[in-house]
Amino acid sequence: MMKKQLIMEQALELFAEQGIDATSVQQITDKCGISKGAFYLSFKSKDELILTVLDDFIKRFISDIDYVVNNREKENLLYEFYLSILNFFNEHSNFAKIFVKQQNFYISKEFIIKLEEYQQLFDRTVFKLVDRYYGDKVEDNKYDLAYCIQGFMKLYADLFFSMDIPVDMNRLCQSLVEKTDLIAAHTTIPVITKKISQLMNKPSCENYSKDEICTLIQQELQEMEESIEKDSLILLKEDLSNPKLSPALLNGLLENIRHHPQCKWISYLLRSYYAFEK
Amino acid sequence: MMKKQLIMEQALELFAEQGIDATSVQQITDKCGISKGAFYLSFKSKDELILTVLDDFIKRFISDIDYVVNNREKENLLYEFYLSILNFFNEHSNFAKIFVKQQNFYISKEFIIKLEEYQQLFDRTVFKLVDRYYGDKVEDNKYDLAYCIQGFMKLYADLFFSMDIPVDMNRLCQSLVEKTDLIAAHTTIPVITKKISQLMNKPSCENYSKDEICTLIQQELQEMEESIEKDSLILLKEDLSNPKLSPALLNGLLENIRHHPQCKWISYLLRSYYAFEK
DNA sequence: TTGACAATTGACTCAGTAGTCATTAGTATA
DNA sequence: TATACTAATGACTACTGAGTCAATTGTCAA
Repeated sequence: MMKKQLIMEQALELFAEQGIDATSVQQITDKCGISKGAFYLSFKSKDELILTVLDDFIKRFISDIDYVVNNREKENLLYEFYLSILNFFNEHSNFAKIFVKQQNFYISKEFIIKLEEYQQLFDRTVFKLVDRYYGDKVEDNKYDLAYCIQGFMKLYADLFFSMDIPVDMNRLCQSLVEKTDLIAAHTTIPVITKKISQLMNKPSCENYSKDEICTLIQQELQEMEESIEKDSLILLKEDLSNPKLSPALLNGLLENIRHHPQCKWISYLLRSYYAFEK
Repeated sequence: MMKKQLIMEQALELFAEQGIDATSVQQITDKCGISKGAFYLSFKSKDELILTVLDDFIKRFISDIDYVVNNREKENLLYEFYLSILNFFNEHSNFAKIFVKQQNFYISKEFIIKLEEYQQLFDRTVFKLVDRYYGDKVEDNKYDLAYCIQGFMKLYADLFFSMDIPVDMNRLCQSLVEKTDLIAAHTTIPVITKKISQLMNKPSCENYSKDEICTLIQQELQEMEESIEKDSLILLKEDLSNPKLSPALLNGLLENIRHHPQCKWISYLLRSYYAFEK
């Protein structure tokens, strides 16, 4: 509902400004113009709020970037990749501030695990990028390259929020592409080898199962209003348990829902699911 | 005294484990096996403790790295630079954990300013490195290169503490040198230009004056025991107000004190002072 | 208009924090 | 041993912030 959204927005702003731990529930409710009690009608605890806000954005982020990596033409793929990331950070700078400097606020064990899982999903996306864009041109240094790409992304994202500096986004992305190309083409001593890469991502996280995705869609449908998106989602759900539609139709349905904030994640999961099935 | 050192060490451990804000004075005193009152005999406040711990390490870090940049042969300079940094992080991994991910703990305005000043001093050291190692080979991309070097340093430092992964330090440094060389030699689109670099470091921080250094030495002398280091420091102080000694003698005295933890910073300040005078 | 129900409030509890200070323990000197 | 002094203690104060819940306000069908 509306109240929940309001709280999330205002909270995010305070989180980015002062840090998560330093922001009290009282401050959030004051900023929203509601009472403390009202807050606990929308969220069970402050922890749940934090988790919901971050989870929400991370899912949107991964979904968006993964879409770009899978669907843009190969020629400009790396450029488009950097551009989408930096645009996302720019548009959601409050989130980015918290996300990029994974600051040390207290978070529960379960959320740490969740974050690690997301990190792994994003790693996969970056690997896909490297495979599509560089193909056979990189081999041994593939893992090191992926690590560097994420490093560049974070390093130059700092420019937006640590300091407010006028950035020419086009030039920035071109520069990142140039740097990445250099490292891809000439690295002879990779640090992150395949072995080390595996060590880093200990618990190999599973793909979501068909049933899990169905459940998620079911939950989502209940909160949605009548729309093209909702109808598309219903069709997608039916086709999951009883496949009939052609790839083209499926793709169209996925396209329909991918801009809907709440559907982004489902769209991402489905795309991963179908890619895996093939 | 001993007690103060004990508190600083135990506190740093807890800070790295749980975060600074999440660590209470009670926890620290419990870990030290002393009472809460005893803590306040050594430090005026928790803030003072935090400040002292971080300040102490940052000074040691900058002093060490700056020494390497100024005194090692040019051939292996970049390699030695990365090696010293990563060794320092490795030896003081608790400090590094806090330092590299500049986490969002509450700190006073004055300390933020202090941190920015230190950042600037370190920037200077990196510029010196670039100048000495690459000389005229880099020009336009000098500032971008320095930014990347610091990025590489932080990115790969993560390997030590985010995850505990066996790292071949020699190979790692060679790899970083290779990457840096690539970017130095072939970058045509620098992001961080001279202009942007200046924007980033708004308040140009001054060198310490002769008098300030004298005062610092005076304070230090009172806490030191009789030793070669103390005698050297006395001689250096006399020579500051009344220069007599030859460069060779001065250099020898500076060498004498540079390994003493408490003198490192003074040694750094004096070296910067003399370099500036020339 | 009434009464039943839902939404909202904010004073309150409770746990945990930084910092204080009267009291005690320990030590060195005469 | 008596005395003077310092070092150390931990119960205490004052305060903050998360979460609760009895009381109040708002809504709407009858």
